Amino acid sequence: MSVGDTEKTTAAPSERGRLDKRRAIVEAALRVFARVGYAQASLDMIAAEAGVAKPTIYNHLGSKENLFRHVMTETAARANGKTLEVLDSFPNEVDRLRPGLEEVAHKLVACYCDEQSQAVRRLLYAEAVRFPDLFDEVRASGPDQFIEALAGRLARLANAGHLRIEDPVRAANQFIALVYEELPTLSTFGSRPLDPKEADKVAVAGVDTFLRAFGE
Amino acid sequence: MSVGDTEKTTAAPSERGRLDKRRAIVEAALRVFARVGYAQASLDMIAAEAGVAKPTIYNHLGSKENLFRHVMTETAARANGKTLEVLDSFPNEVDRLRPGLEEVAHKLVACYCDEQSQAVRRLLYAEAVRFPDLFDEVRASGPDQFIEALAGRLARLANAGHLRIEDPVRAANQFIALVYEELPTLSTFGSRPLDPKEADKVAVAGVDTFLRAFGE
DNA sequence: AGGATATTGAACTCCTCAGTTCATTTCCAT
DNA sequence: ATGGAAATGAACTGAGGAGTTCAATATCCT
Repeated sequence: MSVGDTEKTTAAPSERGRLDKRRAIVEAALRVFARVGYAQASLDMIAAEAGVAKPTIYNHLGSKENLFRHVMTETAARANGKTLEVLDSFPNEVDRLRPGLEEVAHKLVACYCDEQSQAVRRLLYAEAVRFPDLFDEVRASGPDQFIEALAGRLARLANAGHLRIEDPVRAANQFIALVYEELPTLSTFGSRPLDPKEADKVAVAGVDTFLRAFGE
Repeated sequence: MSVGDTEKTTAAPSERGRLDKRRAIVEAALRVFARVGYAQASLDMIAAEAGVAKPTIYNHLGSKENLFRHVMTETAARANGKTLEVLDSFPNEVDRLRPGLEEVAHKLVACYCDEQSQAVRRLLYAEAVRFPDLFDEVRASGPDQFIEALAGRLARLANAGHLRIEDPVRAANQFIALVYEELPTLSTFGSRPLDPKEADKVAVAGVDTFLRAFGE
């Protein structure tokens, strides 16, 4: 949908909202949730961070659980959208294959390391026990779609004889596994800021290995 | 024959003695933490699950936080040890290279999918904000050591001319990235049981891609 | 058996926090 | 300026849970 525009996002039952308090609340909530986690975040904290009174939160978003759901789905949708957009620069020309893939890898790493993206991912994993449906929803609308789209791009290149790929979906998964490499599993998982320069080196090496396996 | 032959807990017989209560507590705590998460787990739950009175937990382990730390470090040490042992079956003979790597991959996937291993990993990520030191400790004693050991094995093979590897540590990271593939990042992260058969197929494909890139 | 030690259950204290209420104040449109 | 919707702050309720106390009881060792 529209990105970065003055919108209410969901069809709020009542347009009662002086200024964009609602947006301030959601943004502040994301920061607080990211900082201390769901259970440790109190509505007083969030109200203070948003510069808003506690009842205002309830006026707009009903409950802590509802607030969390909105924060997660809205932030995830934005992050997923940006990640999907990366594929717009996917290389179609064979002579630009390696630099093109490297550019894609670079952008993907940037999306991955984005502060909000990391925050929402960490919270999603952390609260997967409490909100399993949220996890599924975000995954279906994000990574699953992305893998499909990437597989399509790879298949086109393979079909044109530029890559040796039998199973495009598997190759797509392996591509992102190589590019992200140990970012998700072995890193501090967003609790510590990632060094984008280091991550970029890993990504370029991942593209190299991918091309060694599937290239030409 | 005391009154109330049907005791409260199903598994634990009324071993009123000071048997290995401590072990029972730690094991029960892992189950409860894994089931509902740290914040949602109450000491009453854990006491009931362990078939033990609440003060007994405090006698042995002091506080909820301390209990969690013990559960995590003990369980992680066990899981990490098993994972390291996998490298004992790492192939040295070149004629058994592919099946040897596949066997290693298979065992690694099995370690990864182990119930306790998944539980401790999920909890570690979930509570990384509250217990960052725990995260670092387990990582240093587990994955970091494992990558180093695997890199050494790969370097030996490369040195003998059986693999074309420039950076063994990077190759090691890419090996496990390919073998685990989307298990960690895109899966439900242990909130849902993983199908080992499906995971095995992914692992074999990962070995295949690894050998396409580095083989001969 | 008998003393030392561990365990138990139950009640209790103290604290945090979600969610609510309400009287008061601020903001905007007309 | 004024009426009305929205926002505020402060106080309150109620639930849930950590951690403690203690007298009664069970187990172990000798």
